Amino acid sequence: MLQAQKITPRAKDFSEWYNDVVMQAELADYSPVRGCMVIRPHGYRIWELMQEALDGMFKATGHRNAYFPLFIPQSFLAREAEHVEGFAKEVALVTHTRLKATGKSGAQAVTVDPSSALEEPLVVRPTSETIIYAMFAKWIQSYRDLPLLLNQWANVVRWEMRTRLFLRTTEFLWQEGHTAHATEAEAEAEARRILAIYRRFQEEWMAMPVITGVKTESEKFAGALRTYSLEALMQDNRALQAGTSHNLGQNFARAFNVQYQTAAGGLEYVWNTSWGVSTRMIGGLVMTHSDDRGLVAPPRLAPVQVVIVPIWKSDDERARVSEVATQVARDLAAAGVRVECDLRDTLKPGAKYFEWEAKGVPLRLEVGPRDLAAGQVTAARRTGEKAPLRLDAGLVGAVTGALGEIQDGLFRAARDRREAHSIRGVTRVQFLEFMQGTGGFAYGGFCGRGECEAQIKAETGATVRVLPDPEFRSPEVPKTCMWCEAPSVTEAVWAQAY
RNA sequence: CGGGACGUAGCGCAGCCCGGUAGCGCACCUGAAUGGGGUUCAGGGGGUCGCGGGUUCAAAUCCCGCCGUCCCGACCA
Repeated sequence: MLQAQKITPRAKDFSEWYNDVVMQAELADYSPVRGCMVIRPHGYRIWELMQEALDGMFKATGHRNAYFPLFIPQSFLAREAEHVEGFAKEVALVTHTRLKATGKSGAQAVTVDPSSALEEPLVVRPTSETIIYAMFAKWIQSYRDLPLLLNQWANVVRWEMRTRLFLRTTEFLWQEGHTAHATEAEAEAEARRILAIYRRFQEEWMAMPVITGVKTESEKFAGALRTYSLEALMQDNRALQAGTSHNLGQNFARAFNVQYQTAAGGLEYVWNTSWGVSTRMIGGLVMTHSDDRGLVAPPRLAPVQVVIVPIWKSDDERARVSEVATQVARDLAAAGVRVECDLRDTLKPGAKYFEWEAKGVPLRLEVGPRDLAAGQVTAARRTGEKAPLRLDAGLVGAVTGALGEIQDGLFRAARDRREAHSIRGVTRVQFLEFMQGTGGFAYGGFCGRGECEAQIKAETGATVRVLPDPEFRSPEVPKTCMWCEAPSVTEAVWAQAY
């Protein structure tokens, strides 16, 4: 367990540590509205970089962006039975359109105008399947209109009981892809294609290793045929669902009458997929890499990749050092490096180090009189190492090389940590011991029965994260359920989750 | 909605038991010195002590009511 020391003195456990990192890095803050989050510029920049990378991958696979309304008629949500059951308990409703003055003061100064009640309440979207497939029904007539591959960057609202910055807030930002296909096989391939894109993004950009697989009945998306998920292990050994991709089958097509005419002339329902990742990934990024000094941002998603901190005493030194620092910053920026030159004279260098470390900057270049005399800058990595870099030879290359190494190192460290906290082929006794102890990913045989899942959850708090894809499966899949010892139908990965 | 705790400066808290001028740390402002890992010193600003009522000469403190927040559970990207 991590212990924040200097971040703030009050941090005691992982949750507080996490909160401190988010606040000290200036990623986000609580808003006056309960359960809602303000994303500050530094945090929002990470989201922009995430958007840029993902959006490029979606477009490269033929997807296009569109935008659908925030408000969904209540009746739309009700059309798909499982879907409404899944979301009914956590929606915000718009029921009126006007307030009126009461003549009183303070909070009672206005009240709802009862004459403005809507005939049908509007749901603030918790997800957009219903409104999007209502439109798909208008747009899709023929097999020639398929596949329809859309994505939306949007905010959604889910009225959760308990919230936490980035991980679970009442309103959050995400992307939701929605596609329609002529065949089940195409829809399945699409759901899988997106899962692979998500995995690539999370591993190569976020340096966050994930295991992929399919969700059990009890954990799948409300209204889906099948849900695929990516699961990452945080530093407190709890799992984070980092994204999902659903094969919706024809459930929504039937509910919204999305039909197309085949080449042969018949009328068929389309096959849908939907998939999404959210600002929750920023929380995952924090909980995967950061330490007691604050955020550790993987270089590919770091808002500031390199910070230059000049060091001086006299005005003369200040002039010389600033000139070199500024020139280095210019060279790096020209090479596409996101660089910041901290010329402030209100802070001592040490204070600047702490500030930029808390904000996660992967590489700091210190430029002082001693460095100039030696024709070098001192490069300090956020991950700890310090080394001089020559000013006259290949500085830019050395910096970009270091950023690459940091990116790779973060991924390897996270993967090693995950593997160190995974056990395979567990027995019931080992499982109980594991979950009561440090926790992590427990791989074991699973009979597939919901009763076992429910019992395990009640006794240990652990849930099936995924039935893992072949590349994550143990070499020998256990023959019996680790809990009830009935024949195993598959291997499952259990963990306590966020 | 069930169980527990807490509301005092922007943030974190002490003071409450035992009523008597509202405090500490951080942050903020001014000035000087300092400057290779959170600088130091001096000065300064900032509060209807969650809200309402009661007891009292006197309430942050005691009593009653309300409101709010957080934590644990159920729900969850």
